[in-house]
Amino acid sequence: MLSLTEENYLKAIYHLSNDGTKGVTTNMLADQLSMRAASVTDMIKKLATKDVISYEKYKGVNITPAGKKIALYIIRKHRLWEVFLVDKLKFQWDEVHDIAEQLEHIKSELLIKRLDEFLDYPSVDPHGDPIPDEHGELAVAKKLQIAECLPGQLMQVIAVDNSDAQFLKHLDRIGIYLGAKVKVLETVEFDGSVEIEIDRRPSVYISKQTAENILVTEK
Amino acid sequence: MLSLTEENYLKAIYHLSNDGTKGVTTNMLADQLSMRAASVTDMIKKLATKDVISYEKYKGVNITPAGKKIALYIIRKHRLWEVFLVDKLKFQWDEVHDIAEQLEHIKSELLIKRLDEFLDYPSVDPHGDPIPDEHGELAVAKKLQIAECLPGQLMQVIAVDNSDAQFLKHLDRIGIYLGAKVKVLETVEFDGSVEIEIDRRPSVYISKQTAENILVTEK
DNA sequence: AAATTAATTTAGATTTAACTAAAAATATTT
DNA sequence: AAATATTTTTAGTTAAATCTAAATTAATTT
Repeated sequence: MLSLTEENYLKAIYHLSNDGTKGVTTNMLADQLSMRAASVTDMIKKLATKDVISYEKYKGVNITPAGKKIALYIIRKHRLWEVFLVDKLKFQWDEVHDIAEQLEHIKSELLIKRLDEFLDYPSVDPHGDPIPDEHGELAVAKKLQIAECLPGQLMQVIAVDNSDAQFLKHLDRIGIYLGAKVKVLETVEFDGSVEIEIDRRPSVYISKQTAENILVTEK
Repeated sequence: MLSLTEENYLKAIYHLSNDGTKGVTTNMLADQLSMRAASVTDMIKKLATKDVISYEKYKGVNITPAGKKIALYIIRKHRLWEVFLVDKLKFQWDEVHDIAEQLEHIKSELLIKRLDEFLDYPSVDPHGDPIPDEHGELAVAKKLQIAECLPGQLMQVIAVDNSDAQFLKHLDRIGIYLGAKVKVLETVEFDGSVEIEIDRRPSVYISKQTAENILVTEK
């Protein structure tokens, strides 16, 4: 059983690992947790003895499968509580983080099972981030091109399939960025262009070619 | 701002104070908290410097008005969470204590405001204990004689109005004690006697005189 | 490749909240 | 009221989680 502090370190390690980095450094963690490097060194030694991370002096840490499972359960709890706060208690999505940071450490498996049921098994939190399931599995978001979406669907931009500077500049101009919420309004039969609404602003048309190069996932 | 540990001490002091004791002793607290007396001495010194209790060596402690307000707010949070767990998450009333012990320490005034609203401003928790209001006021339970109750009401014994040994012995024999749950079934017109059910056991009749001397409150 | 800079670890200190053992104060019994 | 027992406090330790300062290792520059 991990202490609250250990849980927070593990969560930070998980998040940093997922940002592409393999081998999370002491300084990255110190930074993320607003703590001194020396304190981090102490704690990662402790976490390593608990087999939730692997650690080699001066080489940074990597999360183990056991550690990942624990981290994902904490994230599951965090995101379920965020859904509760927004859906049931009428908080704004940007007000809930600090409260969920506290609630995620409450210990009771039954509580989380019942909360999940009460919220009708949500698959994403209010920020659009996926909620790991009971077994610590993250549903892999199905990637779709905007061109493939059905009218009416609310999607979130997760990637682009083209790194051409002209293309990226175009996206920027129409207001599309990673994480933007896009509602598909209509597909034009004639030329395959698509009418979309970005972040609830007035709708715009994008060409078929553009719509094929923006990857989204169900929100 | 009190630490989680300090909050737990303060709550224990509040509860012990309310059991009639004025001057909560070190050993009572050690007992209640499953802690050694020496540890308690350390902590009460600390709480005294924070002006939430008053303390004189070897004389025990008393809660201050400031301390009482904080204790009541913790109790408010505890009881609101219990209502949430039972009413919304379908827990049994006897399963919720440990979880509420954790939830009561979550820090966010807005959260508790919203939770209160979501639960439709309950006045008692699932054990029938009153929930302090935002200002730390406990609704004073209205005392009634059993003789005055309407049939169907579920009440809880809070006092007796007679300290005659014979009377108390009679109460003991029929199974009435402070805290007992009493359901009033019927009042007999003829002689004013009352049929009641005590703690869900088979019903008994008590005389008008007995019914006038047992004070209960709405459960 | 030597020198310099940056990152990391070690060593030792601090704070919080616990503990044990011994001393001191208070309460109870004879 | 002395003796005994109980309660409470003091003194000194321990463990967790932090810190600073110094030492060590790794990375970068010249």
